[in-house]
Amino acid sequence: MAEQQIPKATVKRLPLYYRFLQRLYRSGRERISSLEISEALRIDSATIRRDLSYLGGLGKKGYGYNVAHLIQFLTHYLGHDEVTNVVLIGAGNLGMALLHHNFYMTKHLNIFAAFDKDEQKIGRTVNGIPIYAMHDFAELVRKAGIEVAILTIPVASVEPVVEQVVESGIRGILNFSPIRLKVPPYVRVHNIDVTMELQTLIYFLKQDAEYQEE
Amino acid sequence: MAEQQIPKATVKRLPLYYRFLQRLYRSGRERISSLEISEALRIDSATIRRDLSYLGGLGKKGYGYNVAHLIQFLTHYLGHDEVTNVVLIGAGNLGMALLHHNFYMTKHLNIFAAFDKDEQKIGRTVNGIPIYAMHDFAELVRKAGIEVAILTIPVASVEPVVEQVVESGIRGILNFSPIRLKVPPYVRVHNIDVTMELQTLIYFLKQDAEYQEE
DNA sequence: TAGATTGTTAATCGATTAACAATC
DNA sequence: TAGATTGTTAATCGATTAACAATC
Repeated sequence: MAEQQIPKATVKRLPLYYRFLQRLYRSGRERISSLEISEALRIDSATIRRDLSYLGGLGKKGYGYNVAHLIQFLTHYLGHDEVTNVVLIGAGNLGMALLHHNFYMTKHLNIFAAFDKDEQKIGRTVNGIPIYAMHDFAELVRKAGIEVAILTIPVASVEPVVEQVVESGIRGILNFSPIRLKVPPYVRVHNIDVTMELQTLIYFLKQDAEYQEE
Repeated sequence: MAEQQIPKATVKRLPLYYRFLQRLYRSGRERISSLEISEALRIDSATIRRDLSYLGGLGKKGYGYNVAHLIQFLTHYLGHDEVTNVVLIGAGNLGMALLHHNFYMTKHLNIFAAFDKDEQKIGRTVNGIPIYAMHDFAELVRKAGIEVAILTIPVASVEPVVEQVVESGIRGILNFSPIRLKVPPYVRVHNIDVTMELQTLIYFLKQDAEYQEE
């Protein structure tokens, strides 16, 4: 790990580029310029060139980027050439929605197992994914080498569950609960908070409206 | 609108402060310092003081912030003192999850109606929320004065639906589809892309691991 | 008064964008 | 060769943080 450390902002955009390029590739496109990507994705072309240049000399002056070549590079770079198994905790409404979906657009992501405390659900499968009791969590995670858990449980149950998750050796949590998880520093948490996103959107709309008026 | 324009980064944190303060208030707390908020929320205390100072002189030197007073201010500032009605389009798994939830923790947000194309679902209600056909969309939106739509439909149906949504006069869209919506500049779109969030989380984990090794 | 804590100035950091020499 | 387009330098912007005078 010598050169390493690509800016966070860039990392967040890479999957966007990846997705766009795949669409492009399917449409039979051979080459693309940063300006064209820029127009499609509404990201400044200089930003795109800079982002891609962090990864190495992927473009050719006067030509642009070769679509197939760029996809190949990103696939490997983002680790999309191997399947990452994750687990889901909490098979309620939202959990079920994710189980049914199971990232079907994205072959390299897979929900390996789900967990719930409802006796009715334990032992069944949803979309081919088995539902277990939390009792079996640590063992399954260890055996299957799982590193990431998706958390879709009610706020009330979060604390004890997170403790169990952390103890099991999980290193990343995608958290849908609207509370800050108590985890040691080596565990990464990504929060998806629909309520907050909606509030923020509404706030900006109000601001727009006020700006109009004045 | 004179002073206006609070930084985006600040706006995103305000709901976080709000939520924390409410919890504090319920626990009977009367005052709080930026340092204490900082520790609870893991945000630099200077950032918190700066954020709050944008809103006006809400604190007292040597004392900190009065919890009740701060909540009162934020409630009004964020518009939490009146209900914002939104609509949801696409009553599939994810849509159903949101309908069942309906922001029950947040009294000022309400899903007013849902829309779907499935004849089986049209006419029924979920968690008290009626499901209509898209045919009725524009009229309902206009009559109820709705400004925000939550989009939880499959990628394939996005394009025509978005057209309809835009025509209806909706000004904000909370979009769960993993594609860029084609909307005029006066319509705000917030994207929530679970797949991308998960990919980014996994990428950072890999980076952490490599950093460990070296 | 002595101690605590804000609000803000100045420094720093990270990200975006303009502009253009290099070069395919 | 002429035209196109990268990769990068320099400028700019927005956000964070350190530090401290003001003051409750």
